[in-house]
Amino acid sequence: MQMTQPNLALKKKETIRLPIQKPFHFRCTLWKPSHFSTDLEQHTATRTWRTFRFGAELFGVRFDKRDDYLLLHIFSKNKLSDESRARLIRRIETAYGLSEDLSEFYKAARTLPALVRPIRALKGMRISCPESIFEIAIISLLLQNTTIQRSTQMTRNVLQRFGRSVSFDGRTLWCFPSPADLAGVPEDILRTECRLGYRAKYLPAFAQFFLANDDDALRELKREEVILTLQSIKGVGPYTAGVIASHALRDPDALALDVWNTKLAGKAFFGRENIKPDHVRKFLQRQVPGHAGLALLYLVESEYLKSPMTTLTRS
DNA sequence: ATCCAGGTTCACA
DNA sequence: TGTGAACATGGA
Repeated sequence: MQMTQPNLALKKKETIRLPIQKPFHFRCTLWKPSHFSTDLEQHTATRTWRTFRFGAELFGVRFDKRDDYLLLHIFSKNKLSDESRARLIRRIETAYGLSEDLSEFYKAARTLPALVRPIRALKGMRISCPESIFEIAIISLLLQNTTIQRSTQMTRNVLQRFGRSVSFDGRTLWCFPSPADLAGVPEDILRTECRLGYRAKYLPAFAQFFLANDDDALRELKREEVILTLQSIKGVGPYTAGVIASHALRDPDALALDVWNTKLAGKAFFGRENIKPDHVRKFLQRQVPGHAGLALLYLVESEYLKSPMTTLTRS
């Protein structure tokens, strides 16, 4: 089992410009008002710092807002090989949907009055998921049946115990542990040291699964097949699978309905809170076919923008 | 104290 | 297919 490692200093290696499809809402694409704080990333009004991991390779990236492109400063221990550079760029382009065209969604959403204001406020916002499937699965697991406060606390415990602390560009952030880092960890340690409660028994199985199933290989599979495969993992139900489908795999029609989203959607679309998740799903998939998940995303983020889960840092 | 939180599993109709 | 209890932990 891995012990806590000392902080790793990453050095600036490259500066890259990535093209973006406009309109592009920088702030609410790289930072989501509804996401809880993790110390995997940090944000100001016009910048984002974020860590990425590929196997044993760790990266820190600073994103700067520009009008016509995204400016990246890439930090790592070693010089980037062509392969690792390509992989990192591919991850970033996918994570933030840099080249996605949202015009079809905006057209389809005109049938929903409740979306007029959210779209006006957030035009150009994309789905964001810098996490790997393994990472987002764990984050979803830690959101299950508990308060955000405890999700935040459990995440911090896991990162402090098994993650890797890195410094770059004057920031110190955590890198997520790899499947290998968590695969051999006894359930008991996760209970007593990370305070994961009953979730402790699921996490080692997650790690085993993603140790055997590479992220890229999973993305090759057909969507329904991935979701079905993932749901066979104990601890992955409709919500977690929905998060993976809609965020990590960027299915614009997939929905992850938790009690909060469902309430919000109920109020916005039906004028009352006690609506069944399935009702919301069917309604949105009928109203904005092919874009149900995006519709929910715009509604939810515009609501959280009024009182974000995390505040932007000053500088 | 007692309840229950941004789900999921398992048992039993 | 559908419903309901149990699940760990910690804050209200």
